[in-house]
Amino acid sequence: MTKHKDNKTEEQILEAAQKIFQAKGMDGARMQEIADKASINKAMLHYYYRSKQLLFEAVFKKAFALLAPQLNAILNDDSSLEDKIKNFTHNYISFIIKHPYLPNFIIQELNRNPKFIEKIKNNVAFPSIDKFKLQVQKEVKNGTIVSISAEQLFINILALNIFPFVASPLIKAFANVDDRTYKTLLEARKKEVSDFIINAIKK
Amino acid sequence: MTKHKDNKTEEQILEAAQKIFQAKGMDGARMQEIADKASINKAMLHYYYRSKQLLFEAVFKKAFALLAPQLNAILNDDSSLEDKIKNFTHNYISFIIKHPYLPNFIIQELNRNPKFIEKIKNNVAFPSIDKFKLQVQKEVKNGTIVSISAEQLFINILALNIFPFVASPLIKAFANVDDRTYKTLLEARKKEVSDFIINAIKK
DNA sequence: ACATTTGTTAACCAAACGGTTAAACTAAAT
DNA sequence: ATTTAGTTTAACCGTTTGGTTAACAAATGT
Repeated sequence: MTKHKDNKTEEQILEAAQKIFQAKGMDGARMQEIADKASINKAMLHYYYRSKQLLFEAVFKKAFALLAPQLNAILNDDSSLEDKIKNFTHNYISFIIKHPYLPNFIIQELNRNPKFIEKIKNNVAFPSIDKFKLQVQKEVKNGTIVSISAEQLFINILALNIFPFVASPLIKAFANVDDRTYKTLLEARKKEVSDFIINAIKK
Repeated sequence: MTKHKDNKTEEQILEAAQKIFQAKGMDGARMQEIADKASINKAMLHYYYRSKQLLFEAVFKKAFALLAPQLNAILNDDSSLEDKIKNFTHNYISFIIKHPYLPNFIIQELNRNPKFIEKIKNNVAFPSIDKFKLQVQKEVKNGTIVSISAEQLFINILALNIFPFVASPLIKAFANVDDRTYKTLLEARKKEVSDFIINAIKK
């Protein structure tokens, strides 16, 4: 990607930056802390990524490129709506359990700078809702599901899948569950959520 | 609350701090910026609130105290489950449309410092899930709703109501809707969400 | 009227910050 | 062996940051 021949250090930096940025956000992260975590001199961060902003953007793009294809599964897959919902919720929740910081990081930083999404659109494969829309409209017309707009259904699917990871401290406090119990709850959601959605839209 | 007699300045500071903290978070906010927005000298911030941390905590507690009673409506109200869900989604979405920064701010900062919730529990009236749990269990036993745990239902209700406000930049991008259309979608959710939930749990 | 407390200001401070520099090191190319 | 280009380091720099200070103004109490 750049003029550099040996990208070992470059990758070390990106990995460390990922951890720090995802834990503390752009504003809370410190270049020195990233350098420490990568076990290299702070000047190297600037040597490879020029500025904090550019390093951050590299991390963000990588994270987004990991998340976007997941959403593509619900928007552009060829299977039936019911199968889609089942597969998506199961796969997505499994995926996020492995990357629990990801959705919160992306949502947080997009809220901090909403214009940032434009920059991403040009760099990362960006799914469109069009195909999903046709599918939902068809099923509504056929009478196999209740009347609902594709956008609302899409929001509901995302909400039920993502929110428990984004708001975990809040939910833990209100639902009065400890970390271990919460993990069990999340595991159960792989099935619970698809049942819930399918029940909600089935006639 | 404190030794200060004239609380006009104190309130001006809190209002300004609220706006800045909710827009930029603890790490992104600058004391000088808060002072500017409050049209007062920066030293006054420290005179009234001693430190950035304490000013932030005052803002956070105030925000949390605004949100908590809303959740209390679903956890401790006496009405039937169906009425509760209808009323809550309608009232909650109306409430958040007026305070769109609130849920994101609270979720954000709780993720930044999860231990913070303990401090809050001692200061703000904190609803418990117990009553709601009994109600759900009873309705499951009676066969009026499908088998679902109170915790999962609670998470689902929160997710469907709150997520669209927290993740709006992400949803707008993927669902390909502009700001005005999104507002319309949110308005429609006052009814859409309760229909969706009730459909999902009805037998 | 005067003294004391409370409120406000501009100037200041040390620490932390992102970023730069210049010199040293490494290793392949000539 | 010497040049050359890429890599790494410690020391440094200007700015910004949260926070302090000391002098001053406005109330308040006696």
